Amino acid sequence: MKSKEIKDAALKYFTIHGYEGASLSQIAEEAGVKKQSIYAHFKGKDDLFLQVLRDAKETELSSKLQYFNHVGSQNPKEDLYGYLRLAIDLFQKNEHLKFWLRMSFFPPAHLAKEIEKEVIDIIEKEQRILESIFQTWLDAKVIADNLAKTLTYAFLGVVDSIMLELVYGNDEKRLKEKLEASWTVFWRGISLQ
Amino acid sequence: MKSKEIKDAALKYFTIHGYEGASLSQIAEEAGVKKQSIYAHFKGKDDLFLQVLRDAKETELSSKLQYFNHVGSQNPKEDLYGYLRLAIDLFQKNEHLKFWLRMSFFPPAHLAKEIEKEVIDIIEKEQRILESIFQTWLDAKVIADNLAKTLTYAFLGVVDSIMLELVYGNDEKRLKEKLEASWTVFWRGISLQ
DNA sequence: GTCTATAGCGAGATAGAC
DNA sequence: GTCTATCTCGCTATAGAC
Repeated sequence: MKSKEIKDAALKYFTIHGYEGASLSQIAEEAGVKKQSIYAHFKGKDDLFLQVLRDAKETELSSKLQYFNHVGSQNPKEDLYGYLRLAIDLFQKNEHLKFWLRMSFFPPAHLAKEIEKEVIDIIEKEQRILESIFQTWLDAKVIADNLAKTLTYAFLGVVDSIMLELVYGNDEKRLKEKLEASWTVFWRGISLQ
Repeated sequence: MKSKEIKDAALKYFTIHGYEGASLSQIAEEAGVKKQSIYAHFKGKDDLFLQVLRDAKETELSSKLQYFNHVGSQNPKEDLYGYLRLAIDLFQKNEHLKFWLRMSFFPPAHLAKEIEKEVIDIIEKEQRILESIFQTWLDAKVIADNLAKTLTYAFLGVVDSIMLELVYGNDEKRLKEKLEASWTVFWRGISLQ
């Protein structure tokens, strides 16, 4: 059963070279099979790609859901900061998140519609979790009295900026400094005075 | 002289499909020439790509430099917010910025080193401008007394998050809301209390 | 399910007439 | 500088033996 090896290799090369730039022969070689054997497991390149995409989505989503189920939302500051660290961890530990980001931003044109559906689904789920968390804190007057949506968007902006720095990915020191800077200003910006 | 038409078409297809996904025959058709004619103007696909890259860099850099030469740095709040609006404008008016972002994040592997040099150059220039502006304001005690670098990184984080929302690019309303949220929290976070 | 063999296509690139 | 014609290569995908 070489199915997992093929998907792992596909994830790697789709991430590095994009859909069009990755070839089935590269993927097969990395997986230790002949390229024609791929067709015993997948209908074709599109099918392989979409299965890898769904795995990546599943991995990302479950990691994030697990995080918020685990933390008790008792310490807002620590929990939110921990979420940023989690995102950095996920990115650096396995390739799923980098693959996911690449395909979210620049999907292969002929699969754009299908990919967009998955992307919107995950974005909405993340947003809803954060909104409910911010709402809880608003009710408890822990942070500045404002709309949960504004806080969510501002925080998602911090998440995005960290993601982007990870994608650039050539400077650990700069990543750390940008994280600290964004986080410091964000927390100051939402705190009660 | 079809050179400009070829570069315009190349910019378009490199942006939509990436380096590997864009074909010279598509580009030639869009430019109104046969694909073999491209070789009268460019040594090959790499050469065409790198010339388009340098044009895009030039366009982006000069727009941003011009902005900060134009505004007098008398009104920090308005000037910084204007910079965010400028980035949105640049992105929506022409394709250079989207092309630039795609190639910054996910360069074709065999040209990654050359592209990275250009990317770092532009990032450092933008950063230096912002740092000097924040320093001027720090000296004038207009904003919270802190290091110019922290403020610059936090602001660049806001810029990045807006860029990323533009790249996703399917929701004008969401873009506006994220801009307002990030900007509101950022400004509150750096203001004197 | 994995292999060998091969089809069919489109890619980037070159040669040479005009 | 633009064209027609052509080369070579690597790609996705299929057929059929084991």
